Amino acid sequence: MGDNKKYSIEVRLWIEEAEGPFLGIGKIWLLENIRKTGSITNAAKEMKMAYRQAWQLVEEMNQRAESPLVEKLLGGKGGGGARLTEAGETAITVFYEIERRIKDFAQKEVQNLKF
Amino acid sequence: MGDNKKYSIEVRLWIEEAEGPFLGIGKIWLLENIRKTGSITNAAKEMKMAYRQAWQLVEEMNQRAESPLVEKLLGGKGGGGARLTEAGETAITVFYEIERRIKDFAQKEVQNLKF
DNA sequence: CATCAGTATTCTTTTAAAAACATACTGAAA
DNA sequence: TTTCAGTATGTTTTTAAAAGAATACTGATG
Repeated sequence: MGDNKKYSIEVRLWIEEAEGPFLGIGKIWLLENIRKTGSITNAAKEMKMAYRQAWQLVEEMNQRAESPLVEKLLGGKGGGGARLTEAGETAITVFYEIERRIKDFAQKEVQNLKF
Repeated sequence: MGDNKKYSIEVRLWIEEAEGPFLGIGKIWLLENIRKTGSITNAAKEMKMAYRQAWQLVEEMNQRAESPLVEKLLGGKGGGGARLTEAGETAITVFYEIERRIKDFAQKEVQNLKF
């Protein structure tokens, strides 16, 4: 291993909480799509994922976060929808910030080790 | 998110190659167990994994690495066995080295961001 | 007070991954 | 030339996860 073939390092990170994995890139994408589309239904469509699963992820995030990341609006004109709370916005920002730093570092390290 | 609850960052990394994920912690453990036990069969038992799967992982590693990571010995006294090549040893060393650096960095970053 | 689109929830079906099972093959050594 | 433990490989079964289907609930608005 080491000379001809091209290898790179991939890094995956997530925020862990007492009960296990709490927030990774998948949920972050979901949050972003909820922000973009205004509803869980449309976010799920966007991501080609079942509404059911998207809803469950939101449910889990909201229950395990200190305060909900997504605010859900029930009934009314247009049936309702969902939007990010301040905590939800913060989660996205913080996650990407950490991810960027760690991935940047990882790239540098790999060059050093000429892998 | 952010004050009372305890969150930590978890990092998973692997070496990527043209055809996709090539070497992660799972295969590294397998290599270590092959070294320790002298055979794929016993390494698999150690890890409570099926021989078949362990064998397939070895096969894949050997084919995708520039040179094989595991040398397999067929037949003979004791039926044969398997042992690491120099490349296999190097793979373990390099992997853990990179992992250590990145995880150390990740921990520091998280403290900075007081997450 | 009927409509409507999205949320909420249960139940069933599909699918893919892992495990389990079965059976040859190998070759040094007794 | 039989034994033996490990490698090699195909087939079947289990299992868990994802997807899909079906149905009730919500409440602003006309």
